[in-house]
Amino acid sequence: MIRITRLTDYGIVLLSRFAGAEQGAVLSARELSSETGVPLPTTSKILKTLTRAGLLTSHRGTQGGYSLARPPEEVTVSDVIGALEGPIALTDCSGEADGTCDIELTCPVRTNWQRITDAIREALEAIPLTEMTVSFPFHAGTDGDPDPAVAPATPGRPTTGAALGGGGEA
Amino acid sequence: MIRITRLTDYGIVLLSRFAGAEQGAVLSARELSSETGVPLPTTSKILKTLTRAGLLTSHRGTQGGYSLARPPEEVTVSDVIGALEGPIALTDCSGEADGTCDIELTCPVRTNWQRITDAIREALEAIPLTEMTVSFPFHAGTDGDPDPAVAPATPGRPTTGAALGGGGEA
DNA sequence: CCTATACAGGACCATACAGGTTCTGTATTG
DNA sequence: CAATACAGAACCTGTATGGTCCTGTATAGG
Repeated sequence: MIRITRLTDYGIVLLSRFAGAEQGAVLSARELSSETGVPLPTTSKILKTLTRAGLLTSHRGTQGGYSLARPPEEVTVSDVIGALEGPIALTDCSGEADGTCDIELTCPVRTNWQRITDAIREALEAIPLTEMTVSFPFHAGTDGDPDPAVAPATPGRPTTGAALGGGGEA
Repeated sequence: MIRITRLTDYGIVLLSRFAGAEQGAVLSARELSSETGVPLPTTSKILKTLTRAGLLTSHRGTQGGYSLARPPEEVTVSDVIGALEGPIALTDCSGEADGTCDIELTCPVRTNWQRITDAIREALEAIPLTEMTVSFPFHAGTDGDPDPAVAPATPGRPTTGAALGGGGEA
């Protein structure tokens, strides 16, 4: 339902941990797992994938672990999604693959999906990791108040919302 | 991978058929199926769901079929997605459901996902059915040229792209 | 030199869900 | 009364996400 996979979600959480630590810090899979609550094997899998994608650098041996390959400001949400689940495409036909869709020839809405997809892609590319790290105070989770933590938050950087919403707020 | 389901894709194609026909036209599942290439049972299933969601009105008996419940300008892409696959939510925690995510309490990026999701939601709400109907000329599909039909299109209404991209284009 | 640590890279399994079909029922037209 | 067409539910199946495990290999430290 227009959703990212949980692996990606976890991936961003893990990476934001690096963004929160000091520049160049080396964190092991074990540490990250216990700190975030993500199961160790899964954590390991995600970190390995991110390393292969060039977002992290690995260090073997005792005292080994992972460190960011680039400064956190240069890693975007789009990068993480791309690394963990391939290129962003809302529909089969909005990616680079042609001919995947049966009705491609008679489809009147194809081009529009591509435009929408491109727009979302660009928007996600505009959100760096540092932007996701901003910790708002949030309620205890007993689903008491739906909004309070969401809407009024926006301390000083509405960048994230602005990138997508534009003047919208419709 | 941030994608909508094929059912939703088909749903929009089917609905755009109504938008193309004259106001209040009654089209049967059989007609729509043969015109769009979407298998009949699937077409039927989608139309039934859309009817239940209040987007279409059904007419039984001989000469029966479906007609739009609202003028096409008032039906948005977001409506269709909502009808066919529930509320838009990139992550478990960006919807209304709380407690679905194991690491919710320690998750530093939750609020941000909600902002991003809201933004995408609003963007999709801004795209009416009539906007998707605009038929661009497109190539024959033998995956010869990847772009030509895509980029230069944009005849006179960049509304779709503008709604999301804002001033970005980053 | 030897051992423990920690990443590398697979293979592997299980559950869930999307995609699609079929069947029975009901209403409307002629 | 018969044919058409929607209503709705049950059902099947292929795929892929989410997650585990196992075998290597490199590094640090005793």
